[in-house]
Amino acid sequence: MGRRSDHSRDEIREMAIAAAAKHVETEGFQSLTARKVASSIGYTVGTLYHVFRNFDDLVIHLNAQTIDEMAVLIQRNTRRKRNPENRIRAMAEFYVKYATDHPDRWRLVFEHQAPRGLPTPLQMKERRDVMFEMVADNLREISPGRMSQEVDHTATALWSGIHGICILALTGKLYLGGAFSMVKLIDTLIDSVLNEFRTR
Amino acid sequence: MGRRSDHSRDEIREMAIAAAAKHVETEGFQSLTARKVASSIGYTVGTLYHVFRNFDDLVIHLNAQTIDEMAVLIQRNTRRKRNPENRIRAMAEFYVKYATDHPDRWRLVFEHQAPRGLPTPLQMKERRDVMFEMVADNLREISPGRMSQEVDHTATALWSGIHGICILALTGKLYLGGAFSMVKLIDTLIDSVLNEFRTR
DNA sequence: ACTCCAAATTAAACAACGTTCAATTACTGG
DNA sequence: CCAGTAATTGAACGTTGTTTAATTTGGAGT
Repeated sequence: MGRRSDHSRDEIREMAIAAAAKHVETEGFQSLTARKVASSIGYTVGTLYHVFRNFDDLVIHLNAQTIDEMAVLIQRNTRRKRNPENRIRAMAEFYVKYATDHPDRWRLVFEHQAPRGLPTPLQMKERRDVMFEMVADNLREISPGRMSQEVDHTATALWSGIHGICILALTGKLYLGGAFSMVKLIDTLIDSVLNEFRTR
Repeated sequence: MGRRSDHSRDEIREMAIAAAAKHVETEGFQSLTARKVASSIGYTVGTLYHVFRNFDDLVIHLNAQTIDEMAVLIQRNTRRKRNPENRIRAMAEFYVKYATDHPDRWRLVFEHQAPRGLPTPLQMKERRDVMFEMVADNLREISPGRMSQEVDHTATALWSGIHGICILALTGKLYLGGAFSMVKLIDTLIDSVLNEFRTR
């Protein structure tokens, strides 16, 4: 197997994903380009296409890594909490923290459209669902007798709502003036949904 | 003023926006192109740039029209309701209806990024805030004594949450199987937030 | 009616994009 | 040491947004 440099295919993949991540964080995801990624790791576009099927393929791998990083941050900062309600609150807190600390990485996860024909890799859907499952687990701990369907339903509604606040705030489409803040808005949502969940 | 055809600048603008709307609805917003819009109204790209500053400028005008259409639909179907709570429920119902009936028009409103340097026209922010203000008005009617800030806060949290469910569902990033449905998820959110709002 | 000016419209060009592919380079097994 | 295979490149293709010089046109002024 004659390879020209010291980098294996997998190494090049990782280098490319890392370079793409750095570019997205510093320059924004709108200006991410195959040629820029390639040249920033010292290769040519052709090599990138020798290692990824598509440009979308590269983005998908970057997004998978983004979700993993976010999940690690959240899990690290929620494990220590003993109260399931506080765990949900901490989850939301660090979800917002990641989103505001890495706005373009986070937005790319949700605004990238996988090409129509090709199937979305199962990885992505599974990775995204991790968050919903974590919320559901904590809801189950709050009231163990509940039907699984109802728990999943509440978890989905709550987390989607939190996500909505995040995305509107991050894209500047939310009026955040005066006493408003993402954290307070999210607290209101959590208070409301958890109260409803407990008392019904 | 020597003009070559029978179309004034404003007519061309309207024709272009209408053509862009049609393309977005039938082919999706990802494939919208300046040249396609131009040729579908019988002109060349140059003419489009003689009438719009940017391609983004065209998109912004299309988005303004989209929001207006949606606002008309919602207002027409909520006016008759006497109960402010039912009015909010109807608002959400027809927000979802518009979003699912015109998914690409709707997504373009929220996924289009206005260019960094140029200022977002005030129109857009004002138009988007109409929805929040309608919710707030109805909340005020539910409990008239509340402080305006608290009302706006609750309206923002509720409507952002509804928006989050919409966008995750429409982009296929939400598990909607079994007994799940956008309508039920949104009902849960409305129930929760309105209960919290009333009893606090 | 003729001229001429200013506005409208076009065609062509530009750089950059994703993508493909033939040609070239470098390594490794025999 | 040679040959074959894999990695890498460079150039090309079509398309994108955007700009500009060149054309065409209709109406105002005489």
